[in-house]
Formats: sequence, C-alpha cells, structure tokens
Amino acid sequence: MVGIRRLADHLNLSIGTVSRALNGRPDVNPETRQRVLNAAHDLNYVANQSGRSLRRGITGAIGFMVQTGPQFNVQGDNFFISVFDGVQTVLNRHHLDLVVLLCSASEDPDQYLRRMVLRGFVDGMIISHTLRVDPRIAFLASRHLPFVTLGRSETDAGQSWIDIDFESIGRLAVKRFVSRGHTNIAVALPLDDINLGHVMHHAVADTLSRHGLPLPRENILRAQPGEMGGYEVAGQLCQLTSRPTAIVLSDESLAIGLYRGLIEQGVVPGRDIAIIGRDSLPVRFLSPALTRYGQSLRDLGIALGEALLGSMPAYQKHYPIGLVRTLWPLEFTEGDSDAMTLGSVQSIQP
Amino acid sequence: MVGIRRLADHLNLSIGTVSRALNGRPDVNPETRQRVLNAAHDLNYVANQSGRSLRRGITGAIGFMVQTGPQFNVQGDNFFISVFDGVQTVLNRHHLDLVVLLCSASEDPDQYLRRMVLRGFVDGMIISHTLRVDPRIAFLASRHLPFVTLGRSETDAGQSWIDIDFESIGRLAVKRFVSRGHTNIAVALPLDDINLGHVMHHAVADTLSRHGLPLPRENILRAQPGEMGGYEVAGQLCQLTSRPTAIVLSDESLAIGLYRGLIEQGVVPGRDIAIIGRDSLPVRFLSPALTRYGQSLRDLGIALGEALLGSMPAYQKHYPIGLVRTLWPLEFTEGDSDAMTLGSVQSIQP
DNA sequence: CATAAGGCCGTAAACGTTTACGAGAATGGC
DNA sequence: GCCATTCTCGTAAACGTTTACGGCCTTATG
Repeated sequence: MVGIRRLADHLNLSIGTVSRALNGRPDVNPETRQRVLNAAHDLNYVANQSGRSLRRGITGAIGFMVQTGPQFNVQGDNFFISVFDGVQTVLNRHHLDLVVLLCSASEDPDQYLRRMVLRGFVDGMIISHTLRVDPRIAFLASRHLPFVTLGRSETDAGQSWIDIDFESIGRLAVKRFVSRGHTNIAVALPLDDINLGHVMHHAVADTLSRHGLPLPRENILRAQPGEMGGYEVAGQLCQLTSRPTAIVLSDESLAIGLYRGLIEQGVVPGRDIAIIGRDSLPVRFLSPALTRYGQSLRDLGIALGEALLGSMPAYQKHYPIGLVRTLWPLEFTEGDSDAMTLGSVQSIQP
Repeated sequence: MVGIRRLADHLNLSIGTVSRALNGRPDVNPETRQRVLNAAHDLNYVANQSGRSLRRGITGAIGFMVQTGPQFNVQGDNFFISVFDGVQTVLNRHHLDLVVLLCSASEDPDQYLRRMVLRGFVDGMIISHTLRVDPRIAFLASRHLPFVTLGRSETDAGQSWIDIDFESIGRLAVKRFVSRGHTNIAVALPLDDINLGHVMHHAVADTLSRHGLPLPRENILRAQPGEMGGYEVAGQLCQLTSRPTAIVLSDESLAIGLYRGLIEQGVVPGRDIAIIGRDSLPVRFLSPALTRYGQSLRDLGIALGEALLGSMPAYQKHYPIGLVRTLWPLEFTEGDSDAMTLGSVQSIQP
C-alpha cells in the first residue's frame, strides 16, 4: 500500500507539498505539481479514504437507502436501477460516489439508517419509500446531514423532495374512464401507510365525487407491489358483487399479474375491463398494450442528485437551486387496455 | 457529533479505557464496562468509521459491484436484489455491511473497481458479470483484497467462485427437446463475451452432437438480456429459412419479449414452438406457463457471503470452508411452453 | 513483612491525510 | 540598497480511533 509518505520520499518532497499538489491548491509550483501528478499515477497512488475523511470530515460518498422485501416495490422492477443511474451521473461530475444501502425486510429501517449515518459513512443521503409519518426525516434533520427524499411525507423538516405525481395519475385516469362511460371504477393501492397510497386515494375519490360518482369502500383494493399483488387484485376484483368496469393501478408491475389473473377468470383486459397502469419495462410487453403513465426515471435520478447537491453547502455554488419540491410530471402512453367504451358515453369537459 | 473524548469526559475515564470497554477487551472492570455501554447508548455514541478504519486498517464494509446498462442483466430483474438480500444476512451476523457499487455503462468497469479498492472503501469485494478474460480478477488478487466472483472466468487467481450451472441448463433442455422429437433446436445467448454464453454454447452444441443433431450457426441467437432482447429473438427466429421448433433461453427475462414477438408473428408458444427459459418473478406470470430452470437467489447470496468470509482471515474461524467453487444447482419447473411433441417422438435414455 | 502476580486504568503513539503557519528565496518598487 | 510582496515549500498539528506499554493498587504467596 503506497501512501503519501512514500510518494513524498520518492519525489524528495514533503508530504505537505505533495498533498497540496494533488488537491489543486494554488501555492505550489506548476512544474512540481506536474511531477507529483506523474509520480502519483506511476505509483498507483490513491489517497486513503479513511485518512482523508478523518481529516476533512467528509467521505465523498452519498448514500441511497432503499428497503427490500415484499412490501416494497424493489423486486422485479427496474425503477431503482434507473434512478440510481441518474443520481450517479450527477455525483460523478463532482467525484462523489453513490453507495446503495439496502435495508432488508428483517431490519428496522430507522435503526439501519441511524447506524449508517452515525458511523459517518456518507456525506449525504437520499431516502425513498417515505411514510406518511417518517421518523427517518426527523433523525436526519437532527443530525444536520444533507438529505433529500424521494417521496413526500407529512413529517417535514424543510428538506428538498421529489415525488411522483400520483395525484395526477389518479385524477387523469378517473377522468378518462368517466369520459368513456365508466361509472363503477376501482383503484389498487399499496398496503402500507406509504404516502403515495394516501395521495392517490384522495385524488381518485375527489375526482369521482366531482363527477357525482361514488367510490365504494370495496373498490379500494389493497395490493402488495409486484406481479403477485396484481394477481391477487384480479381475485378480489372478480369477487365483488358488482365487478368494476375500470381500474387504475398505483404500482408499476401490478398489471402483469392482473392480466394473468383476469384471463384465468375469463375477463379480458381491454374488452371486459378497462385498465390504466404505470409504466415499467416488463409491462411494455403486455398484450393488449397497457395504457399507462410513466416517467423518465433516469431524469428523476438526475433531479434528485442535483437537489441533494443543492442542499450541501460545498456544492451550492454549482447548484443554486434552493429548496426543491417537485411533483415529477408524467408521460401518458395510450394502449389498448382501456380501449373499450361503455353504453352511456357522456361527453365530459376536460 | 459526540466522539469518544466526550464520552470519556462524561464518565470521568480515559479514552483508552472507554475504547477497551466498548470493544470487549478483557482488561476492564465489568462494572466499568457496563457504565460505559450505558453512557454510550444514552449519548448516542457510535464510533466514527474513519477514525476506526484508519487505525485498524479495516472498514467493516463489503462491496458488491454490479454493472448497469443494457448489456447487463440488471434492469427489470429481481436477480440482484435477491442475491443482495442473501449476502446481507450473512454479513449482518458479523456487523459487516453491504454497499452496492453500481458501475454505470458509461464508465470503464476496471477503472471503477480500481478506484473503489484503492480508496480503501471496502474490506472485501464480490464482483459479478465475469468475463471470459477479466482483468478485475488479476487486479483484486494483486491487491491482496479478499474477493469472490459470481461467475467463473478463465482468468483464475485462485479465488472462490460460485456460478450458476448454465451447462446443465443447456444439457437438460436439449435432452428434453430431443426426447419430444425436436431436431431443429435453437439457443439464445448473451451478446458479449460473458462467460456464461461460452459455457452454455458448448453444452448445447455438445449435447446435440451426442444425439447426432447439428447446431447450425444461425440457430445460435445473440440477444441482449431483458424483455427487448427476447422480442428481437422472436424476429430473428421467424426470419430463419427453417424455423426451429424449440429454443432454450439463457436469460431470465427474455421469455416475456419472446412471447410477445412470437404471438405478433402468429407463432403460439407451446403449440408452434417449444420454449424453455429461466425463472424470474415477472416470467412466472406468462401464459402459457413457461417451463424453466431457476435457482434460489437468496440462498445463492448466502453462499456467496459465506464464501467471501471464508476467504477473509479475520472470519475464517467461523467459516472454515476453504476454497469454494460451486456450480449452483437448478430447480426445474415444468410449464406448458414446451408441452408439444413432434411427429417422430423417439425414446431417449436419460 | 516482603515480594510476586494480577486486575484495572491512564498515557501516548500510531494510522494517512489535510491545512494553518511560518520560513526562505526570489522578485519588484522606491 | 532596502523593504514589501509574492512564490514555493517544509513543519507540525490536528481529525477520532485503537492498542502497546507502564504504573498503581490490591491480593495472594512465601
């Protein structure tokens, strides 16, 4: 292991000068600097992270905490990988690195985050899967660690957040259904007290009532994210005394299992029931093509990264963006899964 | 930020004693130790990682490098999340933490690994996506950093590895096809010089030739992992002058796109063409049900974690397993996608 | 009682960096 | 020619731990 001492000896310089040369400080002869840089490259010298961060108080790493396990939308989905990719492109511009911190289902997320942060592992955090009331937010704020959240929460510590505009999904999907004559409309929402479930629930209920339509309690279906959850939704749907003719899905991969489950029960998507879902890679290969709302996840990641850097004093000059609170816009992709119209088509003003 | 100094002041002890108490060293009064532990808990003291690893030369973190981008089987798949989960359960037993290091497609994987390792970020590494010739293996060995690989390589530094038994997939699938009368058999393999493509290619070719059957060059289809790759395979398949009646897939999610592509061309899976694929979450919802080979990914992760700890001197006493070189066994799940038999069914001895 | 042994704890030196400070040399202005 | 300034570099002190070492006090042993 070659340290700065060895490098300095090799160059007949003091370690102070070597360090200044490597860190681009002004008070070093350009010629000397070049000599140092060359030698560092030749000897494969890379500054030891522990020593550096001990002295500087920073680590150069940004943590992104995600939770695994069945109740979270991680398995079988390309959501996070794409977001990571976006975050990383921003961080790389400043020689920061992304470390993904996976909290397994068996571990308490609050404790896990606490451990990682108190350890001094990262300079900043991005957390996802925000709950309506989320102790992690209060904790991070109390530690004065820069952080942003992917998802809103009622726990607000004045941090930046970006959230997918679930409200619009609910609102627009219902409008579309209503304009095609549907009156018996269902919605699939996550099980937990995840904030998005709350937001979307209200958007759907509100839009329906504006059109004078009810949202019966049994039309609110609770589903685990993922294909299996969709399959179960199909079962629940077909057991209702008056089966809804349209359903909007909160999760990206529900549609896959839903299709399968419905078909098994003889209900054909797009003919017997209208479906609007959310975009994801596997979902694009469904037939009939799913009508869906999606978002550019990589761009979302980039925005998240920039929001985080904007809240870190050392980088604010590059990202003078202040507080970020963005409802991430959606792209609509029309498919055939909601192509059907019902008898009494009403004309609706948009 | 409360450090050991503050904790010591608060207890009227020296920092040396406090440190010994916290680290379970013998020469400290049990009563004092308890007092220290209580105070540490009360004051939320957690040892600073930089200071500790600077002194001890270890970080307590294990890196798992995966590469993102279209040529790798990361997007839209639950493969890695499940493996991570398994690795983490092993590491947690020893207060080690898993950090996922994502190398984006735009970055050179060798350089990325080099940076992470030389930085002293991790005590051990797991790398995946091994190539037939993989410079990363030589590099890690030269740094004397404990590591294991998920996947074999012809570059061998005497490290432990675990690889999925692609050879068996190829061999068993071909046997099954042949026993049902197929003679025109195709295989979908990854694009790159990924080792598994090489292994599976030979297994298929060898098994076919044992049954006196050819493997025409055009029956070897190169596909990017993922749904899109499967869709393209469907196109290639249908363009062949003599369309194969059976195909075995190397990747987990190829089947989704393949189904869709075939159906668009009027070829019905399980009736017009026999398909054997690999297991993954989304694939389980295909109809007709895919006949497939799978593996318990979480267990695979556990084995990987144990193999790594077994190669780290500090943990070898807990895992006296020596060199691990496992071809991970497969579970067979029979579906309907290869239910058809062809005219001249021959009886084959197993 | 003298000595040895052992239990417990404080002291201080590392680990590899970064950086405030100061020193020496060179340069410029008068 | 003298002082002020600038450029370049060396010195040494941090950062928060861990741990070898030694010292004190108590207890055991002869």
